[in-house]
Amino acid sequence: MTEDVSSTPAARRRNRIRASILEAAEEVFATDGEEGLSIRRLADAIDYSPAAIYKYFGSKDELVNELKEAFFAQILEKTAELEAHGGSFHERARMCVSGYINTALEKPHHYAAAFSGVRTKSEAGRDDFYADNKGQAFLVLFNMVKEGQALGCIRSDIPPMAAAKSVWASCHGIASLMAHLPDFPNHFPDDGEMSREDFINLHVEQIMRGFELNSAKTIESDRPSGTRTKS
Amino acid sequence: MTEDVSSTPAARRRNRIRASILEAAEEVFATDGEEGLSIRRLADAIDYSPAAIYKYFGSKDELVNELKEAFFAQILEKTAELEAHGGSFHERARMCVSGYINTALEKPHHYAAAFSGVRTKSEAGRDDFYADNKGQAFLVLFNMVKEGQALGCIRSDIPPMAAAKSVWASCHGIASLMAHLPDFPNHFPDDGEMSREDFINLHVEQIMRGFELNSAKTIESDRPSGTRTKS
DNA sequence: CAAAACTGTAAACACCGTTTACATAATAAA
DNA sequence: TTTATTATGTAAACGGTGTTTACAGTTTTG
Repeated sequence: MTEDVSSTPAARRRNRIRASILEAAEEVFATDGEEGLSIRRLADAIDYSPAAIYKYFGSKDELVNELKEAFFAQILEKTAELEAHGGSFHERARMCVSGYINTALEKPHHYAAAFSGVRTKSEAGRDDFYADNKGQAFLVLFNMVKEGQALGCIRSDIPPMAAAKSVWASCHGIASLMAHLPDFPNHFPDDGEMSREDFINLHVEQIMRGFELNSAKTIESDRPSGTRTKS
Repeated sequence: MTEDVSSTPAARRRNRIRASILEAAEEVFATDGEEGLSIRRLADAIDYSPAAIYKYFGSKDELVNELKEAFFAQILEKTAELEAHGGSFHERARMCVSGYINTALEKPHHYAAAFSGVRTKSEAGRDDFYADNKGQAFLVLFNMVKEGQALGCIRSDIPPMAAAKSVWASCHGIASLMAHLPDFPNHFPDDGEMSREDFINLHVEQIMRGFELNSAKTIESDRPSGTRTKS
């Protein structure tokens, strides 16, 4: 978006090249994912030697992380935009949640890669989770929950942070499955032939129902209360 | 579990070696994940040459898939066991759902690897999704939903297949996040310090609430009906 | 102008999954 | 039993990966 306005021409040239590397990498990544993107292939695409890339990026991970960050900036932008949109709280909440899912699915390889593998446990408690765009996007959800509770639109007997994380988990679940399986939820003919759009709406509706105000009791009156499931 | 009872001694010896390879691979995989498991390292661990492994497995992917399959056999076994357990429908449903999550989290590397990357779109419509243990485990969930609707314990205005997939997505979401982030939902000191167990229970409760019978209307009476979210 | 900093490269290092050619051992067929 | 066949294991190589090093050329700076 923002054009390149650096102090010295040399710095501008450097930023231009850096951006062109990212651009070429973005294209390969979006098509073939992280394992399809190799430094050599990338170097070949931009007519540089493989070693040259290391003048602009410390490692492949650093380069790929920039791609992921840029992608979550898109998600953040979309969700923040939908949160500020007009309409009732429930309309905005639904839009916000389905917006996260739909934007995530615009680049399946990006989204899948962002949650792949097992992260090493953060050593100090102070991890910079809210520093990146992923954390910021979550905060949009969190604020939505807090607002809904303050307005009295949704139930308030759930800690807002935990509630937001539960919502996030449900959103991530459908996004992750759809990114991983290109034809989910229709990987079988006799499934009922539901479109992705309809299924997302159904899923979002299920999430919203978890926040309905009057806790309608089901037939059986067993609530888990503080009972701990023996592990 | 089942001991090695093959026809000929040579076949038994072969199966024994094959199993020992899988055993060594399982250990490395559980500790360091898929990228930490290399054929050379594996060969070194069992005192064989790297090429020898290809006499027992067609490729690394084939070997790793067996590890994943064995893991989802565990998940299937656990969920099926909990489904058959006593108690009310809601108790069993809760146990079944949280059982999936908890068992998935016993081997984070396995679970994360099973849903990593972007699968190529299945060419023929007839994909063997229900053939593997992953599909079988989903069918447990599906049957649970069908049973609940038949018993009148949960709402019936949702197609059972879609409902089961929504539940699965929510379960997968929390399992995926927890497998990926070893200290989710507590990656920040001021989060409220909720234990994983408590958070799982909260999440499961939210999922269950999506199936409550009397659809309590929220303050605003905007239901999405057939309104399509413009993409 | 000289010195320091930057940009790019070829070659190498240490890995990776996999294949090939070739021995050796075990089994099956004559 | 002897021969033929199959199975098991290996060393070496092929093509690939991310990354580093040593070095040349250029550019900026003091």
